[in-house]
Amino acid sequence: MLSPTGHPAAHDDGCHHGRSTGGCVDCKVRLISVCAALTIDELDGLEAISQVVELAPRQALFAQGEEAGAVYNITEGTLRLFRLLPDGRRHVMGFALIGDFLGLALAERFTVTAEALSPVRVCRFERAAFKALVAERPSLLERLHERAGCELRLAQDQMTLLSRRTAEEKVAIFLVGLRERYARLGQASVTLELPMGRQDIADHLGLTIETVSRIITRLDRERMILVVPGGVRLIDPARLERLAAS
Amino acid sequence: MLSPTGHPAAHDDGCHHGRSTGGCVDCKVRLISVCAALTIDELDGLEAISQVVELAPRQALFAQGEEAGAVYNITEGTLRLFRLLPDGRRHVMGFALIGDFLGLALAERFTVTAEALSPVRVCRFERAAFKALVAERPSLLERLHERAGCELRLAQDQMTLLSRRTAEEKVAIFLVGLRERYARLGQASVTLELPMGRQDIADHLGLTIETVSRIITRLDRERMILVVPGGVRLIDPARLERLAAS
DNA sequence: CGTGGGTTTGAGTACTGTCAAAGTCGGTGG
DNA sequence: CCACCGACTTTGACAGTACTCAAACCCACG
Repeated sequence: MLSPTGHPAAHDDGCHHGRSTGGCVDCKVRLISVCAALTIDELDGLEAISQVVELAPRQALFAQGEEAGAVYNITEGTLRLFRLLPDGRRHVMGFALIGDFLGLALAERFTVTAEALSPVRVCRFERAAFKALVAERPSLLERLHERAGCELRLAQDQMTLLSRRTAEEKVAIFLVGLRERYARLGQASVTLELPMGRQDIADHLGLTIETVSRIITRLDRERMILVVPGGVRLIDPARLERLAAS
Repeated sequence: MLSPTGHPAAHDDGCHHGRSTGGCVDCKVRLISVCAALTIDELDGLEAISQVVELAPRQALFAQGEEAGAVYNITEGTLRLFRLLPDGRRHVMGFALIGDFLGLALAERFTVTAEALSPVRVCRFERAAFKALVAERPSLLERLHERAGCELRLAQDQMTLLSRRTAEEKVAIFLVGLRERYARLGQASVTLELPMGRQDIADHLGLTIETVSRIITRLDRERMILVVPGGVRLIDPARLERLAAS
């Protein structure tokens, strides 16, 4: 899905006012995203400045340090958000799922790189236009701020996770947390898709890939999870949660 | 400075409109806090709903899980913000300095406990009244959101810090970071006050008190810092920064 | 001068990292 | 259809950093 320029492919969806399908109103993430703050009328304004962008796996949506020319709402797929440290180490700040909003802070520059892990589709909003829209719609800003509060909380939870927990606890918390996020999206299931690789998980939890692999193997041997292609099946969620809570 | 009830002492400062000193206009943190977003007139509205609260060291301003009845702006002193984990471990999320705003997210409940490390003075704003004020002043909400963006960034930096860095790097980053925060407040100095104890630093960095103590001793022996009562003197900031950057 | 909280130092242990090699899986091309 | 290749993952042996437990130390305070 690479565009000829090598940049993410952007499609102006064209039918802004004569739309029947594909518009914001029909958007499947509308009610779980910041857009839920808007009235049907306001969605028109949003749609007028939106573009659909598609990314193939491993393609970057934006990069750390780059000027933030736009904000994004994910409508399909999963991305990894990471920073590169001066010494070459990589820190995966988190994973962005369907419904997540990227660029909440409306800051000048991106502090992370966002890279697709699976085929991704996002709604792109040009930053200046989006800010203008926000300026005249306090309810949207409120909603953004509310979301930012959630983000902050997530970040703090992650800090707590990284601080003084054993490798086993970290992995358990990661799995349970991911399941909860999927559940909130209405995608509850015993089988947990893991679109990210072991190295991504390791860089997210502050562990090495070997340790992550060993722990996952151990959880499998102890019958808490079952490793399946592309993810894990949670065999004994209760025990996993007990591990995570300790 | 304990009130007879055992609760933080609150003084309605009384002279809302006939004020000459002590009002928001003269507030020494006005320009470094969210209040900088307000016009002189708007400060009147803010002042009308503000109370000064004073805390003695070790006294709590609010507690984790408690209903968030108010938001606060720190005008003096330092607090520690921490969470207690189910197993009794404590995670110090961070330290709030003069000018910091507590309750940015305007959430229903506090996610951390805030406890004074030194004599503290804060401006207390009843939450409902503050939200009402925010609702009619978009510039204030913008400012709050901007601050939230900073907070989020700080939290992410802390995540990066906690993830896969050696104990020595963690302590160096902590010291350098604290110095930068003081510097931004116009309190640059070679002597770094450390109102928090070793245990607080340990719980902040995800280390044990023994490790923190050993590292600080080592940095002292290697002539990067000099341990002094109540803090440290930075002897060789450049070398410390190199350690922190690695 | 004794007490208590906080800090420092010491000895031993264990968890997780490092280095190295083998294994798995999917895709490609002969 | 099968062999090969490469990326990723798993497993193993060993080492090192930070943790645990324990004791000494320091200083402010009564």
